[in-house]
Amino acid sequence: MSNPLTTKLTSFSDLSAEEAAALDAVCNDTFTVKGRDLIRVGDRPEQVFLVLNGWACRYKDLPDGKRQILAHLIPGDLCDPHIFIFEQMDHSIRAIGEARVAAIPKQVILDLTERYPALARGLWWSALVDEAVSREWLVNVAQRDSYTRMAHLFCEIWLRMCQVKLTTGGTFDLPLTQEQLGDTLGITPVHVNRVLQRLRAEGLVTTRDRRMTIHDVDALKAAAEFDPRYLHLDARAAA
Amino acid sequence: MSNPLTTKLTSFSDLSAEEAAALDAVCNDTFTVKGRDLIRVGDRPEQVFLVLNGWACRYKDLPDGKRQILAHLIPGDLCDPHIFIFEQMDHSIRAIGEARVAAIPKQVILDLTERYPALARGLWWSALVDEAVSREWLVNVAQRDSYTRMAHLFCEIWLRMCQVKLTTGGTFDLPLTQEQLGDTLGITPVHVNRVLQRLRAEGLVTTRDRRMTIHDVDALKAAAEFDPRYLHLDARAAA
DNA sequence: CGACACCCCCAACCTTGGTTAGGTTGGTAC
DNA sequence: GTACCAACCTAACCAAGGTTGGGGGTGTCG
Repeated sequence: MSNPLTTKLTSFSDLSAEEAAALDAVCNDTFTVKGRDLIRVGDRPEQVFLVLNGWACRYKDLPDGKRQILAHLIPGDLCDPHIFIFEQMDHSIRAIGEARVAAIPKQVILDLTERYPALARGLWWSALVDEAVSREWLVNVAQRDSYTRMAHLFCEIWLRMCQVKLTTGGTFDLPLTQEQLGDTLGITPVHVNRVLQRLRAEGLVTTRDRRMTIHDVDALKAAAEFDPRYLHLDARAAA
Repeated sequence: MSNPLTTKLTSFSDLSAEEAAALDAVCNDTFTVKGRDLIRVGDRPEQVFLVLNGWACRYKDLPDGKRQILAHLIPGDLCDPHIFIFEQMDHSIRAIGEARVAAIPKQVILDLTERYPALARGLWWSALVDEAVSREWLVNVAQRDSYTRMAHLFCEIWLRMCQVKLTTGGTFDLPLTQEQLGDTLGITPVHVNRVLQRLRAEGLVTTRDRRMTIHDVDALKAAAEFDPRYLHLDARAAA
């Protein structure tokens, strides 16, 4: 089984066989979770989690019961190597549906990045992309209406899934419920349903069995006012 | 003139006289800007800017003319030391009103952090807090109504200004126009005005001459459902 | 087998905040 | 002084999205 993190980093720069092997070796301690918290607010984790299969998300709960999803973690995503400085987490991380996850001790990450500068650089790049995505989410929620907003999210997920080679045709896993979509976009589940109906009626997407198909990526991008530069996918080309 | 970055880092951990001096020495190349871009989308900056006086902001412009402010940079804030990996900026940074800024070459930062691990750690912490703030902004915009949202922003600014010792009584500089407040919170200037009227009518804040006074911090926090943990101000206490 | 959960779907109504179109004030340039 | 501009303020109207309260299908556990 190939490591999705290796796949992702390769889209940034080539890895030597040794580096790829080192990344694989690090994932020997894996386990499966289903819709449970991996890390909770207030924890001080001593390890880093890498998503191998399925999805997870960062989220915050509010006192009145509302919830905001801060990021989706798809295969190849690391929940982050830099947390060690804080006394405690200010948000939680939980699996969405069933997910296979590797737990990597803090020290292993430190050794790895010290020994392989190319890996260190790749992880840096990946962390910076995560930040850029988070900035774009703020723009998305603050400035775009719910239709454009949802289309934008789907474009982003599409490209990120492409990056780890988890699309076939226009189809990919999308294990989110409509409620979780709402918690991502800052709208109610009822309204998620309305908007999804419209995207389907316009022939842009279909959903079925927790999988989504995008029928015309360019049309969806146009509906989303989508500009992919923030994903910094072109690192290779430009370098 | 004392360096606001030193003040900020001291709230995280003590700095030796030598470290503080090294930080000061780095700020010899300073200049003043007024409402102009420091960094534009597409740039690849070779230096880092440190705000000494006044404010700046990160922002993104949208094709339809909308603008979203992604972060406020107040004195002591660095616009970030990690940008070197990307080919180009995905957002812009501009001064708000008149600001005094130091330009620090990439290499100087690298030398500094290599030589003084305590500084490296402090800058790390500061960058992580910036990320945490950005996450909270997402929650704020996505989940809270405009009244709570604005109150929340003011609480945050208040605490951050306290951290760099730029408050006197309940008063501090707030050089934002109502339009810029709107671009921060994702609401129109008209609605900013409405909400501000209400906050004033309730005796929570007053504004005058680009300065804001908070009359009852606890009451404002209550109105904002404000939980300061995400600012990680307690690093010293807990460590 | 029924009971229960969970998720998707739908319609009627209401509220928050957007839109449009002004008016006022204070600073600065001529 | 007057002209101009930026920022602030206000009111009337409107629309996107929230709220409430449903209905229906499917999987699973006792």
